[in-house]
Amino acid sequence: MTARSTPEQTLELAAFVPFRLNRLADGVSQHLAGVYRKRFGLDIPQWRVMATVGSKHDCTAQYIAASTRMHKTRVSRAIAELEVRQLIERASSSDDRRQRQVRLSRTGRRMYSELVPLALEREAALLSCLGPEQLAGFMVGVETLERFLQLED
Amino acid sequence: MTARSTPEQTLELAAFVPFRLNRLADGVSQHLAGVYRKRFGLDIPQWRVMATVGSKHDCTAQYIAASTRMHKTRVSRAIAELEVRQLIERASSSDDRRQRQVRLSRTGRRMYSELVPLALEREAALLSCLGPEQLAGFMVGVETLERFLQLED
DNA sequence: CACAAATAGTTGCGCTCGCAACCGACTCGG
DNA sequence: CCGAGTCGGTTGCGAGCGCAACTATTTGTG
Repeated sequence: MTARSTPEQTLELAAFVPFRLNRLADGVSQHLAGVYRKRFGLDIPQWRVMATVGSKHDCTAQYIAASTRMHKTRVSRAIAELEVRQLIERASSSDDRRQRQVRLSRTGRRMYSELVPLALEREAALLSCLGPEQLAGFMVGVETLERFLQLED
Repeated sequence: MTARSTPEQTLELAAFVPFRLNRLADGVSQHLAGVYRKRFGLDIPQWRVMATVGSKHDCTAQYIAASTRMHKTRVSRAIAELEVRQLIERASSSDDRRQRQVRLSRTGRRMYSELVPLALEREAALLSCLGPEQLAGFMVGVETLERFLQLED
Protein backbone atom coordinates (compact mmCIF):
# COMPACT_ATOMS: atom_id res chain seq x y z
CA MET A 1 0.00 0.00 0.00
CA THR A 2 1.10 3.56 -0.57
CA ALA A 3 3.20 4.87 2.29
CA ARG A 4 2.37 8.54 2.07
CA SER A 5 3.37 10.74 4.91
CA THR A 6 -0.19 12.05 5.24
CA PRO A 7 -2.93 9.49 5.35
CA GLU A 8 -5.50 9.61 2.58
CA GLN A 9 -7.97 12.31 3.37
CA THR A 10 -11.36 10.83 4.04
CA LEU A 11 -14.77 12.32 4.48
CA GLU A 12 -17.20 10.98 6.99
CA LEU A 13 -20.62 11.79 5.60
CA ALA A 14 -22.12 11.71 9.08
CA ALA A 15 -19.84 14.57 10.07
CA PHE A 16 -20.21 16.56 6.87
CA VAL A 17 -22.27 19.64 7.63
CA PRO A 18 -24.02 20.00 4.26
CA PHE A 19 -25.22 16.43 4.50
CA ARG A 20 -26.32 16.81 8.08
CA LEU A 21 -28.20 19.97 7.24
CA ASN A 22 -30.04 18.21 4.45
CA ARG A 23 -30.87 15.30 6.67
CA LEU A 24 -32.02 17.62 9.43
CA ALA A 25 -34.22 19.71 7.16
CA ASP A 26 -35.70 16.55 5.76
CA GLY A 27 -36.40 15.19 9.22
CA VAL A 28 -38.09 18.42 10.21
CA SER A 29 -40.21 18.29 7.07
CA GLN A 30 -41.30 14.77 7.90
CA HIS A 31 -42.06 15.91 11.39
CA LEU A 32 -44.48 18.46 9.95
CA ALA A 33 -45.75 16.60 6.91
CA GLY A 34 -48.56 14.95 8.84
CA VAL A 35 -50.08 18.29 9.73
CA TYR A 36 -50.75 19.51 6.24
CA ARG A 37 -50.91 16.26 4.33
CA LYS A 38 -52.89 13.87 6.46
CA ARG A 39 -55.16 16.41 8.03
CA PHE A 40 -55.67 18.98 5.28
CA GLY A 41 -54.63 17.14 2.14
CA LEU A 42 -51.99 19.70 1.26
CA ASP A 43 -48.57 18.92 -0.08
CA ILE A 44 -45.59 21.13 0.62
CA PRO A 45 -45.97 23.55 -2.31
CA GLN A 46 -49.66 23.98 -1.53
CA TRP A 47 -48.96 24.53 2.13
CA ARG A 48 -46.41 27.20 1.30
CA VAL A 49 -48.82 28.95 -1.02
CA MET A 50 -51.53 28.87 1.64
CA ALA A 51 -49.14 30.29 4.21
CA THR A 52 -47.99 33.05 1.90
CA VAL A 53 -51.42 34.05 0.68
CA GLY A 54 -52.77 33.88 4.20
CA SER A 55 -50.33 36.42 5.52
CA LYS A 56 -50.23 38.65 2.45
CA HIS A 57 -53.54 39.05 0.70
CA ASP A 58 -53.81 39.84 -2.97
CA CYS A 59 -50.41 38.72 -4.00
CA THR A 60 -49.30 37.40 -7.36
CA ALA A 61 -47.90 34.02 -8.27
CA GLN A 62 -44.61 35.70 -8.90
CA TYR A 63 -44.52 37.14 -5.41
CA ILE A 64 -45.24 33.73 -3.97
CA ALA A 65 -42.47 32.19 -6.04
CA ALA A 66 -39.99 34.81 -4.88
CA SER A 67 -40.84 34.62 -1.21
CA THR A 68 -41.03 30.84 -1.02
CA ARG A 69 -38.08 30.38 -3.38
CA MET A 70 -40.03 27.83 -5.36
CA HIS A 71 -39.86 27.54 -9.12
CA LYS A 72 -42.68 29.39 -10.81
CA THR A 73 -44.05 26.23 -12.38
CA ARG A 74 -44.26 24.60 -9.01
CA VAL A 75 -46.17 27.60 -7.72
CA SER A 76 -48.40 27.66 -10.77
CA ARG A 77 -49.40 24.04 -10.27
CA ALA A 78 -49.96 24.43 -6.55
CA ILE A 79 -52.20 27.44 -7.15
CA ALA A 80 -54.13 25.62 -9.84
CA GLU A 81 -54.90 22.75 -7.51
CA LEU A 82 -55.84 25.04 -4.64
CA GLU A 83 -58.23 26.87 -6.95
CA VAL A 84 -59.86 23.61 -7.99
CA ARG A 85 -60.36 22.83 -4.33
CA GLN A 86 -61.79 26.31 -3.88
CA LEU A 87 -59.35 27.24 -1.16
CA ILE A 88 -58.17 30.30 -3.05
CA GLU A 89 -59.65 32.64 -5.62
CA ARG A 90 -58.05 34.48 -8.45
CA ALA A 91 -59.08 37.80 -9.87
CA SER A 92 -57.46 39.33 -12.90
CA SER A 93 -55.67 42.48 -11.95
CA SER A 94 -57.00 45.73 -13.30
CA ASP A 95 -53.72 47.44 -14.01
CA ASP A 96 -51.88 44.47 -15.53
CA ARG A 97 -53.96 41.79 -17.15
CA ARG A 98 -51.11 39.34 -17.25
CA GLN A 99 -51.07 38.85 -13.53
CA ARG A 100 -53.88 37.59 -11.36
CA GLN A 101 -54.41 38.51 -7.74
CA VAL A 102 -54.52 35.49 -5.47
CA ARG A 103 -56.40 35.45 -2.19
CA LEU A 104 -57.90 32.94 0.21
CA SER A 105 -61.53 32.00 -0.23
CA ARG A 106 -63.87 31.76 2.72
CA THR A 107 -63.10 28.06 3.18
CA GLY A 108 -59.45 28.79 2.58
CA ARG A 109 -59.43 31.30 5.40
CA ARG A 110 -61.12 28.78 7.65
CA MET A 111 -58.51 26.18 6.84
CA TYR A 112 -55.74 28.72 7.32
CA SER A 113 -56.95 29.67 10.76
CA GLU A 114 -56.93 26.01 11.73
CA LEU A 115 -53.63 25.30 10.07
CA VAL A 116 -51.52 28.09 11.48
CA PRO A 117 -51.84 27.26 15.17
CA LEU A 118 -51.03 23.63 14.47
CA ALA A 119 -47.97 24.53 12.46
CA LEU A 120 -46.74 26.97 15.09
CA GLU A 121 -47.36 24.39 17.77
CA ARG A 122 -45.30 21.84 15.89
CA GLU A 123 -42.52 24.34 15.40
CA ALA A 124 -42.57 25.11 19.11
CA ALA A 125 -42.54 21.42 19.97
CA LEU A 126 -39.52 20.94 17.77
CA LEU A 127 -37.62 23.87 19.18
CA SER A 128 -38.53 22.97 22.73
CA CYS A 129 -35.67 20.49 22.76
CA LEU A 130 -33.30 23.47 22.71
CA GLY A 131 -32.83 25.62 25.74
CA PRO A 132 -33.29 29.37 25.30
CA GLU A 133 -29.61 30.12 24.87
CA GLN A 134 -29.09 27.07 22.67
CA LEU A 135 -31.95 28.22 20.47
CA ALA A 136 -30.52 31.72 20.27
CA GLY A 137 -27.09 30.42 19.33
CA PHE A 138 -28.57 28.12 16.74
CA MET A 139 -30.63 30.87 15.14
CA VAL A 140 -27.67 33.20 14.97
CA GLY A 141 -25.87 30.55 12.96
CA VAL A 142 -28.87 30.04 10.69
CA GLU A 143 -29.18 33.76 10.06
CA THR A 144 -25.50 34.19 9.34
CA LEU A 145 -25.54 31.32 6.88
CA GLU A 146 -28.66 32.67 5.21
CA ARG A 147 -27.00 36.00 4.77
CA PHE A 148 -23.85 34.38 3.47
CA LEU A 149 -25.81 32.41 0.90
CA GLN A 150 -28.06 35.40 0.21
CA LEU A 151 -31.22 33.53 1.02
CA GLU A 152 -32.95 36.31 2.90
CA ASP A 153 -35.94 37.93 1.25
CA MET B 1 -55.71 31.19 25.99
CA THR B 2 -56.21 34.66 24.53
CA ALA B 3 -59.73 35.42 23.52
CA ARG B 4 -60.75 37.14 20.29
CA SER B 5 -58.95 40.23 21.41
CA THR B 6 -55.84 39.02 19.60
CA PRO B 7 -55.88 39.39 15.85
CA GLU B 8 -56.04 36.26 13.73
CA GLN B 9 -52.88 34.29 14.22
CA THR B 10 -50.70 34.51 11.17
CA LEU B 11 -47.60 32.69 10.11
CA GLU B 12 -44.79 34.43 8.35
CA LEU B 13 -43.10 31.77 6.26
CA ALA B 14 -39.85 33.71 6.29
CA ALA B 15 -39.75 33.37 10.07
CA PHE B 16 -40.90 29.77 10.22
CA VAL B 17 -37.95 27.64 11.24
CA PRO B 18 -38.84 24.48 9.32
CA PHE B 19 -39.14 26.48 6.13
CA ARG B 20 -35.92 28.33 6.76
CA LEU B 21 -34.11 25.11 7.48
CA ASN B 22 -35.29 23.64 4.21
CA ARG B 23 -34.28 26.73 2.32
CA LEU B 24 -30.90 26.78 4.02
CA ALA B 25 -30.19 23.11 3.35
CA ASP B 26 -31.21 23.62 -0.24
CA GLY B 27 -28.95 26.63 -0.59
CA VAL B 28 -26.03 24.70 0.84
CA SER B 29 -26.71 21.86 -1.59
CA GLN B 30 -26.67 24.27 -4.48
CA HIS B 31 -23.48 25.72 -3.15
CA LEU B 32 -21.90 22.29 -3.39
CA ALA B 33 -23.67 20.90 -6.42
CA GLY B 34 -21.11 22.33 -8.82
CA VAL B 35 -18.34 20.33 -7.25
CA TYR B 36 -19.71 16.90 -7.89
CA ARG B 37 -21.99 17.57 -10.83
CA LYS B 38 -20.09 19.89 -13.12
CA ARG B 39 -16.67 18.58 -12.35
CA PHE B 40 -17.24 14.86 -11.77
CA GLY B 41 -20.64 14.22 -13.32
CA LEU B 42 -22.09 12.90 -10.09
CA ASP B 43 -25.54 13.66 -8.82
CA ILE B 44 -26.31 13.75 -5.12
CA PRO B 45 -27.14 10.07 -4.59
CA GLN B 46 -24.00 9.07 -6.47
CA TRP B 47 -21.89 11.49 -4.51
CA ARG B 48 -23.24 10.10 -1.26
CA VAL B 49 -22.52 6.55 -2.33
CA MET B 50 -19.00 7.50 -3.33
CA ALA B 51 -18.45 9.21 0.00
CA THR B 52 -19.78 6.27 1.95
CA VAL B 53 -17.92 3.60 0.03
CA GLY B 54 -14.79 5.68 0.11
CA SER B 55 -14.68 5.82 3.88
CA LYS B 56 -15.99 2.33 4.54
CA HIS B 57 -14.76 -0.28 2.11
CA ASP B 58 -16.71 -3.41 1.34
CA CYS B 59 -20.07 -2.25 2.48
CA THR B 60 -23.46 -3.36 1.27
CA ALA B 61 -26.17 -1.35 -0.45
CA GLN B 62 -28.21 -1.70 2.67
CA TYR B 63 -25.49 -0.18 4.80
CA ILE B 64 -25.24 2.73 2.40
CA ALA B 65 -28.98 3.25 2.50
CA ALA B 66 -29.00 3.24 6.29
CA SER B 67 -26.10 5.60 6.74
CA THR B 68 -27.15 8.07 4.06
CA ARG B 69 -30.84 7.76 4.93
CA MET B 70 -31.68 7.31 1.28
CA HIS B 71 -34.35 4.96 0.00
CA LYS B 72 -32.91 1.62 -1.05
CA THR B 73 -34.08 2.06 -4.63
CA ARG B 74 -32.30 5.36 -4.85
CA VAL B 75 -29.15 3.68 -3.61
CA SER B 76 -29.61 0.77 -5.97
CA ARG B 77 -29.84 3.05 -8.97
CA ALA B 78 -26.91 5.18 -7.91
CA ILE B 79 -24.77 2.09 -7.46
CA ALA B 80 -25.86 0.70 -10.81
CA GLU B 81 -24.80 3.87 -12.59
CA LEU B 82 -21.51 4.09 -10.73
CA GLU B 83 -20.79 0.51 -11.71
CA VAL B 84 -21.49 1.28 -15.37
CA ARG B 85 -19.02 4.13 -15.11
CA GLN B 86 -16.58 1.73 -13.49
CA LEU B 87 -16.12 3.88 -10.42
CA ILE B 88 -17.12 1.05 -8.12
CA GLU B 89 -16.98 -2.72 -8.24
CA ARG B 90 -19.29 -5.29 -6.79
CA ALA B 91 -18.38 -8.74 -5.58
CA SER B 92 -20.93 -11.23 -4.41
CA SER B 93 -20.45 -11.94 -0.76
CA SER B 94 -19.36 -15.40 0.21
CA ASP B 95 -21.46 -15.78 3.33
CA ASP B 96 -24.71 -14.33 1.99
CA ARG B 97 -25.27 -14.50 -1.71
CA ARG B 98 -28.10 -12.00 -1.62
CA GLN B 99 -25.84 -9.13 -0.80
CA ARG B 100 -22.96 -7.83 -2.83
CA GLN B 101 -19.90 -6.10 -1.42
CA VAL B 102 -19.37 -2.65 -2.88
CA ARG B 103 -15.97 -1.02 -3.12
CA LEU B 104 -14.25 1.71 -5.08
CA SER B 105 -12.42 0.74 -8.23
CA ARG B 106 -9.00 2.14 -9.03
CA THR B 107 -10.48 5.05 -10.94
CA GLY B 108 -13.10 5.46 -8.25
CA ARG B 109 -10.40 5.83 -5.64
CA ARG B 110 -8.66 8.37 -7.79
CA MET B 111 -11.83 10.38 -8.15
CA TYR B 112 -12.51 10.07 -4.43
CA SER B 113 -9.12 11.41 -3.52
CA GLU B 114 -9.75 14.41 -5.74
CA LEU B 115 -13.30 14.89 -4.60
CA VAL B 116 -12.84 14.81 -0.84
CA PRO B 117 -10.49 17.78 -0.51
CA LEU B 118 -12.75 19.88 -2.70
CA ALA B 119 -15.82 18.99 -0.69
CA LEU B 120 -14.08 19.68 2.60
CA GLU B 121 -12.80 22.95 1.23
CA ARG B 122 -16.30 23.98 0.24
CA GLU B 123 -17.62 23.03 3.63
CA ALA B 124 -14.88 25.08 5.27
CA ALA B 125 -15.62 28.02 2.98
CA LEU B 126 -19.27 27.86 3.95
CA LEU B 127 -18.60 27.65 7.66
CA SER B 128 -15.98 30.35 7.51
CA CYS B 129 -18.74 32.94 7.67
CA LEU B 130 -19.34 31.85 11.26
CA GLY B 131 -16.96 32.76 13.98
CA PRO B 132 -15.63 29.93 16.15
CA GLU B 133 -18.12 30.44 18.95
CA GLN B 134 -20.96 31.00 16.50
CA LEU B 135 -20.07 27.77 14.77
CA ALA B 136 -19.95 25.93 18.06
CA GLY B 137 -23.33 27.28 19.10
CA PHE B 138 -24.83 26.42 15.76
CA MET B 139 -23.52 22.87 15.83
CA VAL B 140 -24.82 22.30 19.33
CA GLY B 141 -28.26 23.20 18.05
CA VAL B 142 -27.89 20.90 15.05
CA GLU B 143 -26.81 18.02 17.24
CA THR B 144 -29.60 18.51 19.71
CA LEU B 145 -32.18 18.61 16.96
CA GLU B 146 -30.70 15.53 15.34
CA ARG B 147 -30.94 13.68 18.60
CA PHE B 148 -34.48 14.91 19.16
CA LEU B 149 -35.52 13.68 15.73
CA GLN B 150 -33.42 10.53 16.12
CA LEU B 151 -31.42 11.17 13.01
CA GLU B 152 -28.06 10.11 14.37
CA ASP B 153 -26.56 6.91 13.04
C1' DC C 1 -36.39 -31.52 6.48
C1' DA C 2 -39.98 -28.64 4.68
C1' DC C 3 -42.26 -24.66 4.42
C1' DA C 4 -43.39 -19.96 6.02
C1' DA C 5 -41.45 -15.59 6.99
C1' DA C 6 -37.88 -12.33 6.51
C1' DT C 7 -34.12 -10.02 3.99
C1' DA C 8 -30.91 -7.96 -0.01
C1' DG C 9 -31.53 -5.92 -3.93
C1' DT C 10 -33.99 -4.79 -8.50
C1' DT C 11 -37.68 -3.09 -11.39
C1' DG C 12 -42.42 -1.35 -13.20
C1' DC C 13 -45.28 2.40 -12.51
C1' DG C 14 -47.08 6.74 -11.42
C1' DC C 15 -46.16 11.16 -9.58
C1' DT C 16 -43.66 15.50 -9.02
C1' DC C 17 -40.59 18.72 -10.54
C1' DG C 18 -37.50 21.78 -13.40
C1' DC C 19 -36.31 23.18 -18.01
C1' DA C 20 -37.53 25.13 -22.09
C1' DA C 21 -40.90 26.59 -25.10
C1' DC C 22 -44.88 28.95 -25.39
C1' DC C 23 -49.04 32.53 -25.07
C1' DG C 24 -50.92 36.76 -24.08
C1' DA C 25 -50.01 41.30 -22.23
C1' DC C 26 -47.03 45.31 -21.31
C1' DT C 27 -43.15 48.68 -22.52
C1' DC C 28 -40.33 51.50 -24.81
C1' DG C 29 -37.58 53.40 -28.66
C1' DG C 30 -38.11 54.98 -33.26
C1' DC D 1 -48.47 53.79 -33.46
C1' DC D 2 -45.58 49.66 -34.50
C1' DG D 3 -42.41 46.27 -33.71
C1' DA D 4 -38.73 44.15 -30.56
C1' DG D 5 -37.88 42.84 -26.22
C1' DT D 6 -39.62 41.79 -21.68
C1' DC D 7 -42.60 39.90 -18.25
C1' DG D 8 -46.50 36.97 -15.77
C1' DG D 9 -48.06 32.68 -16.03
C1' DT D 10 -49.01 27.94 -18.21
C1' DT D 11 -47.81 23.55 -20.37
C1' DG D 12 -45.17 19.53 -22.85
C1' DC D 13 -41.62 16.71 -21.82
C1' DG D 14 -38.04 14.13 -19.71
C1' DA D 15 -35.54 12.95 -15.47
C1' DG D 16 -35.60 11.33 -10.75
C1' DC D 17 -37.83 9.35 -7.00
C1' DG D 18 -40.78 6.44 -3.75
C1' DC D 19 -44.05 2.75 -3.42
C1' DA D 20 -45.17 -1.71 -4.14
C1' DA D 21 -44.33 -5.93 -6.22
C1' DC D 22 -41.00 -9.14 -7.53
C1' DT D 23 -36.71 -12.57 -7.51
C1' DA D 24 -33.43 -14.93 -5.09
C1' DT D 25 -31.54 -16.24 -0.87
C1' DT D 26 -31.48 -17.03 4.06
C1' DT D 27 -33.52 -17.88 8.58
C1' DG D 28 -36.64 -19.67 11.75
C1' DT D 29 -40.10 -23.19 13.33
C1' DG D 30 -42.64 -27.30 13.52
